[in-house]
Amino acid sequence: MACVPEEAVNRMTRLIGDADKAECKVNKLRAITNKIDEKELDVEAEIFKAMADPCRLKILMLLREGELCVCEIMIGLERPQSTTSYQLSILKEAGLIKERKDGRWSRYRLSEGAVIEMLNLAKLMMDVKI
Amino acid sequence: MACVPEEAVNRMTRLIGDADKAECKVNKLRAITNKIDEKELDVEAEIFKAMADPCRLKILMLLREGELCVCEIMIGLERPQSTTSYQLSILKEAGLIKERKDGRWSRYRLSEGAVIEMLNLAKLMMDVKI
DNA sequence: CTTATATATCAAAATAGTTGGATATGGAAG
DNA sequence: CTTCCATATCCAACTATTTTGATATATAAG
Repeated sequence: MACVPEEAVNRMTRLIGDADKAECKVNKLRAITNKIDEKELDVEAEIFKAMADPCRLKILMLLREGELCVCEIMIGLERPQSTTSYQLSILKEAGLIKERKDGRWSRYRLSEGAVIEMLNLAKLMMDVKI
Repeated sequence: MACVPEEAVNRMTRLIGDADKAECKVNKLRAITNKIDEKELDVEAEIFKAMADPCRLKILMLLREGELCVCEIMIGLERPQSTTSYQLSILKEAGLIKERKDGRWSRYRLSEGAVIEMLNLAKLMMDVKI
């Protein structure tokens, strides 16, 4: 059942008693989500999605050591070339890595900015969890 | 084609010329990935995976305002109850949120720690990208 | 121009994640 | 014990992602 506002107000009224306060609370909750820009949300989700894969995390960790070309990365990953290329394209699309063409090689490096901090935070959270 | 070490060394030799240096470089790359604990990698990927969905990001943003029960979250999200519950279970499993049972209500809040910084970093990266 | 090599792209199969209605569970109130 | 309500779980349809061999593209060298 979709959550139409009327239902929401009824539900909230049962939860907190007073109907006026309930409507106010519903509006407040809706306001929080309504002011969120869906486009920005998608871009943020895309960034997390790109990091949400063990294979791609490995690539990012390899690139912490410096710029590498595809064949070096595939050696580090122990994956076929097509897989490596595909994963790199996801990371690039999300803005996490940058590409530099150099003759027949494509050299990849971490983007400037928050990628490394992100990895560090995840490690922190992982340590808390384990 | 799987990337067996011999192939890797040949490939690397073509890349940098000297066969001994090539083997050394292959070993260095392999060493970086071999010392990565696959289990930790999976946990980190799970954390990013949990954040890699617009609907779940919305939940996290709602919870920045404070503790909420499921029915409040579903009102904010404008999604059915089963969906809301499912998404909350993913976030909880990843350790991003905590649950507190209170009578027939389940109240959820952000975990202490790095969740908010993570959201802030993503926003930063998103801003750079757009 | 031909060949070799590095990388990207394609296509199809396999796998994984999401959604929401239906149903189960469990607490609170009567 | 029965009823009501909040939440969780189940299930099946749907959608998205991943994988990899095969193929295309592009650059460099002969």
